[in-house]
Amino acid sequence: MPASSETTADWTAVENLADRIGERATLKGWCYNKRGSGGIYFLILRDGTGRVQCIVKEDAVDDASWEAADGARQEASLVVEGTVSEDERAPGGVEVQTERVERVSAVKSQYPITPKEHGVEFLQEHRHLWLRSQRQWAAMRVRNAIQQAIHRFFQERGFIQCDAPILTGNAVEGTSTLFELDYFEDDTAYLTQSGQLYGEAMAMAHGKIYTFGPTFRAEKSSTRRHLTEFWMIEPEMAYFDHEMNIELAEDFVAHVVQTVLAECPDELEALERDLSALRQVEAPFPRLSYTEAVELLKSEATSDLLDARLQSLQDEQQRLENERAENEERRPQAPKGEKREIDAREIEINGRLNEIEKELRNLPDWRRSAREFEWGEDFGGSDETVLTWHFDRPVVVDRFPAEIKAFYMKRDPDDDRLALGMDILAPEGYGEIVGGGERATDLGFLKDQIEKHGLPQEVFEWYLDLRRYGSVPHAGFGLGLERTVAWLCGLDHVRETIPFPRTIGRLHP
RNA sequence: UCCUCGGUAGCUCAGCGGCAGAGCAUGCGACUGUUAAUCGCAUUGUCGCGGGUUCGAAUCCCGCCCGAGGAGCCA
Repeated sequence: MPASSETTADWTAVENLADRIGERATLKGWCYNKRGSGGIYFLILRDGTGRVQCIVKEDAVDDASWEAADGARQEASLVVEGTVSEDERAPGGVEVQTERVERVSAVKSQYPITPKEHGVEFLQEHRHLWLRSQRQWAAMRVRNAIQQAIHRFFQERGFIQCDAPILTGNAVEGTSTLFELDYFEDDTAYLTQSGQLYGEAMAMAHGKIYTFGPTFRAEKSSTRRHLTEFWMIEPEMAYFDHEMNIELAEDFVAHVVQTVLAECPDELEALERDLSALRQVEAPFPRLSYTEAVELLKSEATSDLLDARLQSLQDEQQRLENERAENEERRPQAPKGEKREIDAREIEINGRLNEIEKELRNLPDWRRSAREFEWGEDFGGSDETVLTWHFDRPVVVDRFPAEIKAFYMKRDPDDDRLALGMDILAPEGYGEIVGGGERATDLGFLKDQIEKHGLPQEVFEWYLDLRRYGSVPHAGFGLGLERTVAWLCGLDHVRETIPFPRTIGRLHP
């Protein structure tokens, strides 16, 4: 992100230090880590905008400052005053020659999250503290940049932000995945699973709108792609057809990616994101019809791709096992420091081997799912992943069988079995990030569909009114924020893309 | 709901029928430029819970609880 304005006149943000070489500065933050050697301490201070190394020398500060530095444990809150200097030896090239250290508050007991590895369960239980860690910090900053890019993209194109209600009486896709509330006397209320229907109403009022709000799904899904509470952006445009909708979605996704690349280089580096994959994300994207996608999935090319994947996983497995055996032999004679490195490496190797084993177990199922796929089914998670392996950027898949899509989808005029829906699949296995399409406008057709889907027509009367009073062609789509953040950050689980994730088994913290 | 893997020190893990272990963290000591600093010494346990097999169970068997990610469903 670009340097923020000075937060106040009283102190300086770490992210602005590079512009203040040679000047005195006061920093307010927390002790991230500390190294020492005799009469010198290296305090790594973080303040929410970045991290900087502060050099505290015993003979350069007063006794109280030395004591504060000496007693500072991880996450102690500190105010540091000193002169900003450039130094090759400092991480980031800038450091502070400290003249005064003031302890704001001590750490009462040992801070639970060390700079070492931790397990998922432990980190989830300490999410309120985990957020302070470097990678989590970076991911939240990318999330913020994405949110800003989304607003700018739509605002610059004349869209109005119009938010849909969170409490709704409309069950759009059946009630099984909805959270129910019994507060309203005559009716069951639900937490929304999509703002889409309301978006259509608001598009008829403003032309082009987008909603940006939380969404709730009571699915029993416990995977790296699922949250029970997540955020969705849903633009809806009057007088847009299927083709215009796809083009907008492509431009939109490309814009978000390019904006993050331009604005978050430091964050992406902290996340060790491979940027080359993101740089290629420019519109237009490869396009496949559902029928073509099914053919590709069952093709020889997919089978070869899976073979190659299997081979490379097995090779990696062999390499790691060899390395582990070598280390084990070396360990007894190794000096202590090296021993520690070997132990750390072993944990790394075991973790990776675990992942490889998991994927090797899954691959046969994935292969079967791809080979035995029948036209008319919906793609599973693995099918989407396998499809995206064929391309180096997001893929658009459109014209799905109407039966697997929602009741409000317009039919393909060229083939009545198909709906004018489209999905955009993110590369690298991040799954469906966009889903949308052109909406049906024919009143009779919609009434028919509502009945066929077993939905109660009374609660959709207001929606049908949109077709009774000046109905026009219109289209829209939804983008899942967390999956987009996960993709751009290269995170392997959506739970790290939102400050306090709500998953199937987790309500706290 | 089903399938697979896991639960051992504050944390990350090894041990997989025979004395409960390592690294980190923590405490004390050494070191004036460290980069997850290093070096020396020290402290640390309901081996998830319940039952069974056995001379002997962290280890084998059965049941349960909790976690992970895959199927289904979905953004």
